[in-house]
Amino acid sequence: MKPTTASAARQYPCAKCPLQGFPHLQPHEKEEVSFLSEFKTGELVADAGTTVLVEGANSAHLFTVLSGWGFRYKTLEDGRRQILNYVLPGDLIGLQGSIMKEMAHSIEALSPMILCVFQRDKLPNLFRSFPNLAYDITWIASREEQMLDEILLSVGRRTAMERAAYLFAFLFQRAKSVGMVKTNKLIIPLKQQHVADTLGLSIVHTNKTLKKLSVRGALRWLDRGCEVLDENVLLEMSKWQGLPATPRPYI
Amino acid sequence: MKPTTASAARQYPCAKCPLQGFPHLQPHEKEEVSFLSEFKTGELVADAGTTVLVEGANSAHLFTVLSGWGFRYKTLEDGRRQILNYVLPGDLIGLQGSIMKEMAHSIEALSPMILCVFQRDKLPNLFRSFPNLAYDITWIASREEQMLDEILLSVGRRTAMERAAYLFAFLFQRAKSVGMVKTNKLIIPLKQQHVADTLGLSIVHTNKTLKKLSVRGALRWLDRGCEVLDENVLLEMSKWQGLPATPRPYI
DNA sequence: CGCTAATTTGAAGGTACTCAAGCTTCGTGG
DNA sequence: CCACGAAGCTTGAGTACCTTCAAATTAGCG
Repeated sequence: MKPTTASAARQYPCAKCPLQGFPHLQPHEKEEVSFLSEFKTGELVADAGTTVLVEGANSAHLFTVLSGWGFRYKTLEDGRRQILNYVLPGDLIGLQGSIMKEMAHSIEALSPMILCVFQRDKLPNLFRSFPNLAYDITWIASREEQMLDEILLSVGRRTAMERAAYLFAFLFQRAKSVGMVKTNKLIIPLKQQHVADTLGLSIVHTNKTLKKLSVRGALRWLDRGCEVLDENVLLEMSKWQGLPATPRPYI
Repeated sequence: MKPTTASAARQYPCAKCPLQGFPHLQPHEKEEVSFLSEFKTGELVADAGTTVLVEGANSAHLFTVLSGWGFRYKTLEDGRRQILNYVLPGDLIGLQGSIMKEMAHSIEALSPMILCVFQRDKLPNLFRSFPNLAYDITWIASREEQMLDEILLSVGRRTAMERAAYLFAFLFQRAKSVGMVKTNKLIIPLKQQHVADTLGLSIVHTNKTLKKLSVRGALRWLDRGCEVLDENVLLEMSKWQGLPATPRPYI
């Protein structure tokens, strides 16, 4: 299923970017906004379940997530899948494909997503003309690495319960930082198979672990999704100190 | 144990950088070399076992590895350790600390290391004056992410045997790309505890897994180190396709 | 030559996996 | 409106993998 491009109708001009104004996201200078307006070539709307970027592809695009949930993953030949990280509004995706020859992972939408599309061949121009934006991109790449480090620590060294608690605490905090948490609760559009493939567990064991979390009141499983109910229980169970509160750049 | 700075005696001027000339590393332009000469503030020699960078520290430095082996790791409060990746000649370390507020992982030397030291506060200047070098840094950050993706896939979804085989195939190929493999064999200065903390396994099970690998002739365990004997057996056992052969930038 | 650190081995137990079947929910079509 | 099928969630049983505990062996280092 190919995603539909909606480049003709540009719902969100950069000056009215829906990402503006979140206290956790750093605002842009005026000149930067006008450059980004040209860097941006359109918008992409992807339905839930759509593969936005495919491993091995030499994609001509670079995206910033404007709304919705997605995930990055890799698979082995025999089909075993590992979810590497999730993507939320404000995240830059496809940088690997733009900088190196090709993507080494795929990205799929968990919910309907709106993406801001950039033309990858203008990236060298960005580096030449806007060193601050180039610095921001490197910042974003470093942040991704930092998240991966913590996820790897989790999968390698935390118990199944700690891992699960960490995952939901992590997603809750990330969602909160971009205004997706309203009444201290959050619904994440996941199947249990996604959770299993994130934690490196079987689906059966994942189910039993999630049940324990819900008994403790940390979350509740819905049809096709998970409602996070108690961030503090999750933080405590995972022995995780939480995300830094510093604002981050976006493109 | 503090590492000793040897900034007075600069063994390796940039024009005679020991990393030059490897077919897997991209050469620099003349102007870049002269800029890097100023960006470089000295050299650091670290003994095996030295902690080069500490989690939580706000290090003023950024390093490129000139020689030796090291590893990046994170720990949980109760001491459980996860090795995230290894660092080899040509690798840039400390970028996270330079770009963001502080380091979220530590780095320790596995063998004696020589590091090229850069002053972090000159980094914005690099972005302003040498966009190509800035692009290279982003390239390097993307490569680190790509390696982490594969390692996470391994820890999350490969069996103990596949994981171990992947690890040694991976380290063998990386070492080969910077001329550390002479006669198709390589000695990696590891303890089994390092292997265990990389694979997310206990030391006992790691030992039994390594024994199976050595029975198959893939490697041999030495005192305080591992000799990799057969890359092809490892590649086959791990179901891994190997690293791309494209040359990469370094700073 | 003895001490310490690292590796090796065996045994017992727990965690997580596979297999298998039942249940719930939702969408579709008769 | 209800029957039906498909997809996802849940549960139980048996097994395999991996862990912990404990002790023996080996390998440097002074």
